[in-house]
Amino acid sequence: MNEQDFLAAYDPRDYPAVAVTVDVVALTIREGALHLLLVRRAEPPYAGHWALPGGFVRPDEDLAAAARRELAEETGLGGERLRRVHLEQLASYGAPDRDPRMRIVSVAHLAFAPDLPDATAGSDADEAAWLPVTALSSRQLAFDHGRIIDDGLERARSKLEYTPLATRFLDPEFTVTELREVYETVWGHPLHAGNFHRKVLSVPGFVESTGASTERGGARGGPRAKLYRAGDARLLHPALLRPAREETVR
Amino acid sequence: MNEQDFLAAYDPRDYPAVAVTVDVVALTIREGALHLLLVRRAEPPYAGHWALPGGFVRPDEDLAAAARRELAEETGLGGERLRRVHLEQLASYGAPDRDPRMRIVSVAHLAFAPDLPDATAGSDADEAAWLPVTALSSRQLAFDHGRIIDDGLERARSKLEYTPLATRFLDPEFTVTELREVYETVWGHPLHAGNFHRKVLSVPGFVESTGASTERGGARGGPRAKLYRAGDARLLHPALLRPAREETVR
DNA sequence: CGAGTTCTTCTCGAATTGAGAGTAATGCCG
DNA sequence: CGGCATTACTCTCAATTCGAGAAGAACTCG
Repeated sequence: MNEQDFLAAYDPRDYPAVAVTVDVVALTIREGALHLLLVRRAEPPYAGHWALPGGFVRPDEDLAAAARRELAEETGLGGERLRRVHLEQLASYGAPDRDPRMRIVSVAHLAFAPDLPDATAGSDADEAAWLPVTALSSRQLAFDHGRIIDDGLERARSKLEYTPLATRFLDPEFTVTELREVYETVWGHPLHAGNFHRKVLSVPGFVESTGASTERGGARGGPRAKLYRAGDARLLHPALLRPAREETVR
Repeated sequence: MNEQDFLAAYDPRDYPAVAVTVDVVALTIREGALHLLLVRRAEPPYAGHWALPGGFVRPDEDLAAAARRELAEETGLGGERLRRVHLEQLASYGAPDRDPRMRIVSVAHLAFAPDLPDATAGSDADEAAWLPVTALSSRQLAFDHGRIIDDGLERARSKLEYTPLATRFLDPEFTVTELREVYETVWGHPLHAGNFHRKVLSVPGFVESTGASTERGGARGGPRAKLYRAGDARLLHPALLRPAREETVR
């Protein structure tokens, strides 16, 4: 049976209820570590467990709008600050038993944000916090959110390779070193500073110079760094490839 | 308001009805051109327009299972042949007005298949056919399916770069030339045969030799080609990058 | 058999990458 | 204020990869 016949033959409200929610894997970098926005569940199931911020899609709301609204509610963000957060669809999760109460299909989204003020729980009584991703075991997470987070992290690592989205973790003006630290944090290993510098400046449209420099050198010395802002490229050509993990030798 | 509170406070059936469907962008290569599986709609809205095969997700069915079922219904495929078709989730589409009858969120999937027998319409009365992707204008397509197809094509082009999925367009044993023709068809431009050959054989786990060769040379001459099968790599390291489109010069 | 086609390998210069080192600007500490 | 550690940025050089062309061998067709 296909969609159109089905709709002709059935009143939709007779059909087994499916709910559609959005969940957001929101990433930021704090103190050199990748952090993730989570809310603590107050009610069963999974009371006391951490969960992704999310909720129902409203009747006249686009999926992306629902995700951005959920993000705004949990971060207390609005206006220009919220608009600068990168938000993209990640994937949908719809295993029949993923929520014990009813059939829920969740459209997960992925967000990249610069360092933000501490999270405040939404209008409800939940606790919300940015937690380091390394501090999470799947045991402590509600539903299939551990899996969603893993998928989000892998997507984030991959997106840094071929898009300029690393800049979304930073303020509008940033140094090449700050940009490199984003890559090192998300990819989880150090990069060669000189080669990274050469590469970033050689990829067309990745960054553009502001002409300005930082006011001070680093905390422990060193020259002032030049400031850049994000360029207008949507894709990096050629890409910044992460070093091959240990070859699956065959 | 978030998910858990909402569920505690509301009977799901009171909530505005949302239906979840799957749609499938199924691609194959016929006569050197990329083809797409479509069904012709018999009923309004969009009667007479072409649409992606798809339908409702059943109550106890996973999203991927629903997509594979829809693909099976429209292609008449089953068993081993069906299992060899690559199927992955593409994205979800849920604009409030994408279907004029009610709120429908569709989880689109992307399929790569070797050349298959002609499509047969499903149990319903629709016409189903493999059509060349170049023959489609958005005007002739139902709903937002033109957009979904565009996203699927771009995903397909991109997936050929860093995964070995091009082999899924071919039979289990294939020649390097056949593999190159897949790339040329999906990417839409010719590749240097010698360099492609060198590259494919140098990427670990992409293809492995069967030891055998084709029975005959090409139709117009040439030596017999060696036969390969897909290797066990899930990702290509290093990737096969498509030539940069005209540089967005700045 | 001859001509044309195609698979496969080779060559060579250009471009990119990885690794290390060098230079100059800066903050910190005595 | 001077010396030193630190850091931004540049440079060098060898290794690798890539693009383009060509050569050689194996084959089909007429």
